[in-house]
Amino acid sequence: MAEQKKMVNDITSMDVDFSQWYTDVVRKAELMDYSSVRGMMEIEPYGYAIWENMQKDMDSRFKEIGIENVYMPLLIPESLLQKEKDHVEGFAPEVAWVTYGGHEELTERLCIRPTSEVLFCEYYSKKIRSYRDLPKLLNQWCSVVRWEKTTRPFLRSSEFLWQEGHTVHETAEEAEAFTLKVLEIYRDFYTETLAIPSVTGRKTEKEKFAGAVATYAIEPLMHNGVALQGGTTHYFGDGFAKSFDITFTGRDNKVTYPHQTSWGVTTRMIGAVIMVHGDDNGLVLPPKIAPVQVAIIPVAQHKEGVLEKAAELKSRLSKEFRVKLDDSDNSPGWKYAQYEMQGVPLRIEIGPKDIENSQCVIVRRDNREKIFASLDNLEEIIAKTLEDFQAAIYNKALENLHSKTFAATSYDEFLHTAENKPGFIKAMWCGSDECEEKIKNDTGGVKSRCIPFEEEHIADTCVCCGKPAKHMLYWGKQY
RNA sequence: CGGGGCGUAGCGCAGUUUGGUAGCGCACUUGGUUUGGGACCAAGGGGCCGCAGGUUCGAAUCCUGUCGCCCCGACCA
Repeated sequence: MAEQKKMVNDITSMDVDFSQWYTDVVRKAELMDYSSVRGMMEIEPYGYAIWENMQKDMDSRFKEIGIENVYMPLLIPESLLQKEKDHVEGFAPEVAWVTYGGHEELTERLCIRPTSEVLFCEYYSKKIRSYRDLPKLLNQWCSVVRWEKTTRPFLRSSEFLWQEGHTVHETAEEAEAFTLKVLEIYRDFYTETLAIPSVTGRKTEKEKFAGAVATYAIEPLMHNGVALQGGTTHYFGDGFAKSFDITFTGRDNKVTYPHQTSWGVTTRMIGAVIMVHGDDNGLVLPPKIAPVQVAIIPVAQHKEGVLEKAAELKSRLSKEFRVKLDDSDNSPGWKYAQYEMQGVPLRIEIGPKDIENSQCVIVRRDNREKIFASLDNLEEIIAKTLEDFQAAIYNKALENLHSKTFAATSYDEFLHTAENKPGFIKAMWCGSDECEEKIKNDTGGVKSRCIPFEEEHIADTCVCCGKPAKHMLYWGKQY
């Protein structure tokens, strides 16, 4: 794909400063603003509309497999949080506490949920009696608070929106299978809806969730070669059930501990979309989640009949697509720039000349290709173009993933790649925490991403210590 | 928590070295001309110069203290 001329000067070029580029895009696309609380952001209408589209798609996928939505409280009593030891230790450093109610100091402080495992567990301990009550498949859409030290819009904020699913199953096998089933939903959502390819697999012991037996993750790679943990699913075994006294009478009439899972994706996905698809002119949105799929821009709109025709087009196309007509006083050039920054997939220009010829001009956001389209079968052309668009940005992202994935068989090669080539490194690993720790320290932050489901055998020994290898790992720097 | 930087109009900044009563660009308001890649002209509105104290005839500017934010490192969806 040919390099595009940069049309917008308010956005720092990616190659100059990727971080600044990200911040510029987030702000110029009007996705969020900073609030007066450090690390907490105001999600603006356009940003929230993207989230709503993600939610809608994902929620229907959950419901298809029998998951129901609920809502649990915002606050967790300290005593409840402390019931599972690993879990509380994992989250303690980043929870916020409520200590006063009105003017009264509380007898027990309440934490603002950083995640709701314990609340679901408390609920489940009351509701589950028999194997007939299982499985329980619940999810909630809410926000959680984690007191982060460094924050970035959508990637790491002190409060973020997410969905958290919590399920309870009769057997370990069923629970573990469910964990993978949800991971597959995430993978498919990233691929089909967000047009983002990824690597999926299991996290190492060191990287897994606090309190989990196993954690699985989806790991997309950003344009600059930095990974982002895009979603996780956790298998808990019966550890939480034991801590929270969740039991049921089994088919054999014995009291049994059930097996649990939890899983979540967050508004971080918006950050992923920005950093995978965006370019120097701003955001590029996958058509399936774009709040506006087609922006209609009248040209010479003061002239007789132009606005009327544009409005007619809008009401006609709105039957099939998400359409916005911009009839404001801004110049057409200003509007082009505006909708490019906001990542609107297609814009339609319609002016006196077009009307005369019964046509309009469609311009693609991803490659700026111009299509002169007859008004007769416009719906067809737009539908086809949006489909092509979705596929094109996926392929571009896939190409980026492939071109930034490297293999290393010796430690020197590993260090050299980590230093010089941003991206994933595939390498063998002995299974020890020590080697993970050493690699992280030697490289300034390269961590294990996941053990992929289909491991390649690229060497016999651990890339770090030289002992016999147990697994192939994906490694990389992460946000 | 360590290192660096910054607080002046809604936003981005200049002015601080050498003290003299507040300025630029964008945005905003009104009117007019424009309109196929961020239009132009004219007229306007908007500031306890982060906060507190001090020095001085006089402080955005000098001194002391304080609060906040951003960036880079260790921890995290």
